[in-house]
Amino acid sequence: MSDQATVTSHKPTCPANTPHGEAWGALARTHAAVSQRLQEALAQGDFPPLPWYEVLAAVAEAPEQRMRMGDLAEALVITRGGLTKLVDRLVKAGLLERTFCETDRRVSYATLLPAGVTLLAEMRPVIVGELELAFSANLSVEQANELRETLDGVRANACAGVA
Amino acid sequence: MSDQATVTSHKPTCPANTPHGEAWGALARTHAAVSQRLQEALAQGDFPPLPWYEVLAAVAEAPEQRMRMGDLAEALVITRGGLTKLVDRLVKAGLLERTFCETDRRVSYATLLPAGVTLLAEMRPVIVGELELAFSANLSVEQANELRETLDGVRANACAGVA
DNA sequence: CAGAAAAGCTTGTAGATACAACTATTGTCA
DNA sequence: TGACAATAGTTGTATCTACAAGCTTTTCTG
Repeated sequence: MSDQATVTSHKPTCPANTPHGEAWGALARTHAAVSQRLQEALAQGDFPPLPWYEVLAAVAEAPEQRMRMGDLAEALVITRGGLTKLVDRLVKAGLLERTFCETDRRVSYATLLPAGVTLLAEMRPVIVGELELAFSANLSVEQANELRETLDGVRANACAGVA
Repeated sequence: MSDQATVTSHKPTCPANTPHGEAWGALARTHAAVSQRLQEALAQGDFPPLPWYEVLAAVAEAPEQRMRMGDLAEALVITRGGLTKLVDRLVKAGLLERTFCETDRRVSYATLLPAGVTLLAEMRPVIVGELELAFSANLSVEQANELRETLDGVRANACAGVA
């Protein structure tokens, strides 16, 4: 029958009884909910999982459509080891290619292939459409920008604390 | 040596070149960054991983300090199957106990044990402290509340689209 | 009041992620 | 220059999560 995980989540949990704690709770749950929604939409169209899209989107925007592995891991906020294997899969799928640096033979690039460009073009409307559905009902363009700035500030701070 | 993943992330990726897309990107990266920060703080104090805290915190707030498995899964935005195994681990650690419902023998509760209360009390300051560091520099209490409301709106919307 | 459908939870299995250890290249400085 | 440290990636292993199927109990319906 497999009902299982028909994405929902209403009841608020409480990671900490403070305003900032509540904000974090909302952030975590919203991320999970939207993320699931995107993954479902992709699965429905027989598209690869969300992380693949994130890789392709990141690389596509980089100069010459390639990125150093380390920078890519940093951009996606995942570990280097994890990225190696993730890129392995995209390479195996013919979407990416590993290229190397002439001046520093330690670094390797993840480089976008034509098939990757094509797939990205197909996936983007799905993602954008879902995001519009989730966000635009509640947020004007200006509010979205405010939200982005607020979140970026928090993130910068979180990173600073570690570095 | 193990450098690996010294939490950072600056370069913005772009899941979609639209304001809502940018907002989502910021949301995803901020979640990842803060999440990592919390996990590091917990690991540093020899505490269990973040999901354990989330379970304990959720159950601790429920009436009689117990929750139905299904509700708990929904609150944490994870699958029922995943929760079963997560709770298994907490039970094995003596923090939680499975209790059963007299009136409906299908349901089982995750019930907090004294050891769970104690551990939660020890973990909470760590979490709250980290969150204050990450959020309070950028957000007043009012702004935090606004952020929470904004995010809750988006989440409700995302869930609505699925249900 | 049967029999079918739904609800609630668990289990088996596969895939993906993190963590730590390892190799190879580059940079530093005495 | 030569040894030591730092940087960039990869690999091996263990853990965790999702997905799908399964079992039991409850509810619905003719």
